[in-house]
Amino acid sequence: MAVKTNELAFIIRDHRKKAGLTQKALADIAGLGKTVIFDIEKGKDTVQFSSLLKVLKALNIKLKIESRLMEREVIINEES
Amino acid sequence: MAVKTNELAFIIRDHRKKAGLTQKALADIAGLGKTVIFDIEKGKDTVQFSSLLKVLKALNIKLKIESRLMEREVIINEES
DNA sequence: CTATATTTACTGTTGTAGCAGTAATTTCTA
DNA sequence: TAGAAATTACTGCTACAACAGTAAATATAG
Repeated sequence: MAVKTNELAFIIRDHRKKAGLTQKALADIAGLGKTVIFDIEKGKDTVQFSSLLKVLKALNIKLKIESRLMEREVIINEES
Repeated sequence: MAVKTNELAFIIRDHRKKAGLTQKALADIAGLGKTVIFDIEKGKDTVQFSSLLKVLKALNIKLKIESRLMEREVIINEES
């Protein structure tokens, strides 16, 4: 089951709300079906990584990775 | 196509190498098929988010998100 | 309170991710 | 350099993510 996707789900929903978007509107912007937005906000972690990236991009949320082996954290979904 | 998955792919490969793991070994640890590791390292962004999370966890790589709407960045794949 | 918009939920269909198996190629090492 | 190990590549097959459509439930607004 989800690792901690619930929190990500909540954040995405929160960002969408604050952007004044409906699930359908966000889906359209991200170029996805409404079901995917619904699933993501429900915490489903079996969505495709690319779908998640599209949503994060549409909401201007940065995705970064960090580890002890790297000096600095790296942004995955660089701004377009 | 990929957003900037190439960099993520490289980092994952680098971490795997430094951990002294073969693709198959990492796949086993993550509970995935070898093909997925290969695909991820090839920069394929159509892998499932859950698969990516498993790999990141196996390599101790933290995934975080950040946005202007949040005070602090949030770690998605909290340590088990 | 009522009408409207939004979200949740459920469908069947379609495309494809994930898989093991295998083979070819490349890299490592002795 | 030769042999072994690892990686890349390709194959069907199977399971299920993604989808639109629809309907029900919930929330919002007038």
